[in-house]
Amino acid sequence: MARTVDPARHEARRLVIIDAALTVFAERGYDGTTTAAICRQAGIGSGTFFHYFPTKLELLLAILTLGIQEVRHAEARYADRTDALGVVLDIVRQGADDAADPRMPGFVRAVGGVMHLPDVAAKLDEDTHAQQELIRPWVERAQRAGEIRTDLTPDRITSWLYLLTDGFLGRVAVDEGFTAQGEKATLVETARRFLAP
Amino acid sequence: MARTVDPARHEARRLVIIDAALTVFAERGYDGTTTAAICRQAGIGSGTFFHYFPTKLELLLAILTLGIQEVRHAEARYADRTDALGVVLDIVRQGADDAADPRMPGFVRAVGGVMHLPDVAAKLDEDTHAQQELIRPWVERAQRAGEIRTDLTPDRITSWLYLLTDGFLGRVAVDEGFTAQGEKATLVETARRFLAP
DNA sequence: GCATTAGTGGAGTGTGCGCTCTAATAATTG
DNA sequence: CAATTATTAGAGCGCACACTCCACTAATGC
Repeated sequence: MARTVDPARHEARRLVIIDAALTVFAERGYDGTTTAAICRQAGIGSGTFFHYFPTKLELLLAILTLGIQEVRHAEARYADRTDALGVVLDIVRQGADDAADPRMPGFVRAVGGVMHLPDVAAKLDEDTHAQQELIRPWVERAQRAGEIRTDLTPDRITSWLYLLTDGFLGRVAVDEGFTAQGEKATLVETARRFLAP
Repeated sequence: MARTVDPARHEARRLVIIDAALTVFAERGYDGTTTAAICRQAGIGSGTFFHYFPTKLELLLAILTLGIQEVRHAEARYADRTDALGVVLDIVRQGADDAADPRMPGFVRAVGGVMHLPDVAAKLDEDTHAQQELIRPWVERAQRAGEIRTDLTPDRITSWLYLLTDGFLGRVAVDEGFTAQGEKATLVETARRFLAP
């Protein structure tokens, strides 16, 4: 009997579909995207599509899951740092870099548009949590070191930093003259002003 | 022959439908909202619905148009002020107040989810324009008065102020512990820090 | 009163799309 | 080679839902 031919090939195919979906979702929104369009973009038939993902929604969730994993991997990147404020600002900088992928803003809007689906809401919650776990310890450390203001709790500061990066993302999505690379420096400077004691 | 019975009644009915739609859109997203659900919420039949609005999309656009008109009316409110920075911060404050309507964040996400429709994109452009025309003159005045920083152009400062209010709105939508009223003061304070020379 | 038309409801229709089903092919094992 | 199963494509099904249609009522003008 023949079993899984090549797990790597399977995974690669999965990623091709995910990448295609990311593109189309960003362009047309979630409901505006037909599974047929994803198949066309990925160069596959609908049979193949549903062989890899049971539903269109599961595909969206798979994309979100991938994002969460990326955030979790990022933790290791800062493990040996000692300059807490520097790490916080680097994470903010990373947010600006993420916004540079031209598909990102559209995709974020697309996800927002179906946030009322419980599964999507849950995944986004998980994402928020992962991001908070990434940044909060560094905020606390920076506070103890006296590098940043202490009149707000670490949780609120974290929320406000996400407010900045999320707003940044949204602005890039909407505003012609507002580019991720061009405004990155201002983002970091604004975060610095916000954090100042 | 009998002509329009009561224009006011007609307009009122229209507003009832608009209000119902705002509620349902915010809860379920645009595509997740059926015209039947709007009718149920508004207490009307589908015949009545399509008597007032030719399509579901036109209804959404009507809501956006209403918002634009509100922004335009706001201009008069500040006409006789002389403290430019104060006006700018008041406009920011107004943004926080708008976010206090519990339906607002959901509605904004819903609109974002269908931003790929050309008509929606056009209306949002118009909205952005209206808001810029509201705030930009005051930013310029504040710069000339030396009340705020001058290292960024008025356009960029305006964009960044919207980044703050939009991000604020998004945060209220997502974050349990982040309430419009509770964080309003921090929003104004953050705007002040951003604007400081 | 009659004529006319705005306003209203709801049954029904047509379409678009997510997903299923079938059938064929490729890959693997023994 | 045969046997088995993963993989692929695409035709088509069923359903949900935006919108149409028709019948009726209410209001107004004459």
